[in-house]
Amino acid sequence: MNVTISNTSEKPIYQQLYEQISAQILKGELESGFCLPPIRQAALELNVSVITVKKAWEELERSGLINTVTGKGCFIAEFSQGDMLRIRNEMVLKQMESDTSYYKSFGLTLDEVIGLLNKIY
Amino acid sequence: MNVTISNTSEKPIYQQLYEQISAQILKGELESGFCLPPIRQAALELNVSVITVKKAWEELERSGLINTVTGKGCFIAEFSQGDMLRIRNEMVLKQMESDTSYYKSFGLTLDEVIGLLNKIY
DNA sequence: TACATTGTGCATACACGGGATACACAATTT
DNA sequence: AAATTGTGTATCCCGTGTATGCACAATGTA
Repeated sequence: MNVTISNTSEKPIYQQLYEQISAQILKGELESGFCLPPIRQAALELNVSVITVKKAWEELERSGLINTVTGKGCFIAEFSQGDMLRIRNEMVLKQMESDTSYYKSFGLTLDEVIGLLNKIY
Repeated sequence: MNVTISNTSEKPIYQQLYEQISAQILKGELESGFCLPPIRQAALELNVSVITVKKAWEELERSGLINTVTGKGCFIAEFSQGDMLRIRNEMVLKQMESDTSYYKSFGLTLDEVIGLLNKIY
């Protein structure tokens, strides 16, 4: 499992976990059918509580990205390449709409936003 | 005072207030030296508590956007046009850096981000 | 001075993130 | 079958931060 969590971040730990794992799934870095590490082991690796990992896994389940089977583990769901792209764009767009409303509130034009993006991306 | 607050938003009310007022100041919609409404009146208008308004005003004070005088009121600070532009870009850039790290985690390229922006902005 | 208006400080109620512990279910071993 | 091990689940608790109401201090005005 390749995840980095920040205790100083303003985002809750379970959300950091959810975002990073879902990104890895949708980038194809985690194969369909692959089993995520048991929540105890993940919790130990990351130095967080079992509950925190469980919460992140629950979010993944709710988004349809994994299938949880009690007593066996949590498995990456089956996706076509197209599905992954579609879901990825949905998730990014949802976030982007919220982001842009903030930029708009400061009166920034599309060109200004793109200009700033070119500097920092 | 022209502010809209959402009780269903994930952002705290005082932050919504802070963001909207600071945006208005930096767009030049609120003149330097102008006095913000008293916190009680603002609280009444927005149907929130006095404390909540005070917190937002405190953030504005901390950012140097207003000057608070006990017993008198809160006054928009003096800015040059250049100052306003500089502060505005600082605030937007800070937010944008956080936003883009999310896009990057999904493996999006700059071109892809700009493409999506063109659709929704 | 007396009073109204302004911002400020303190104590409380509530929601949420995070953790420790005990429990329930499934697979494996005996 | 029964015991053991590994898995996810549920309950309870605590700390932090949001939001509130009420009482206090500072300022301005009649």
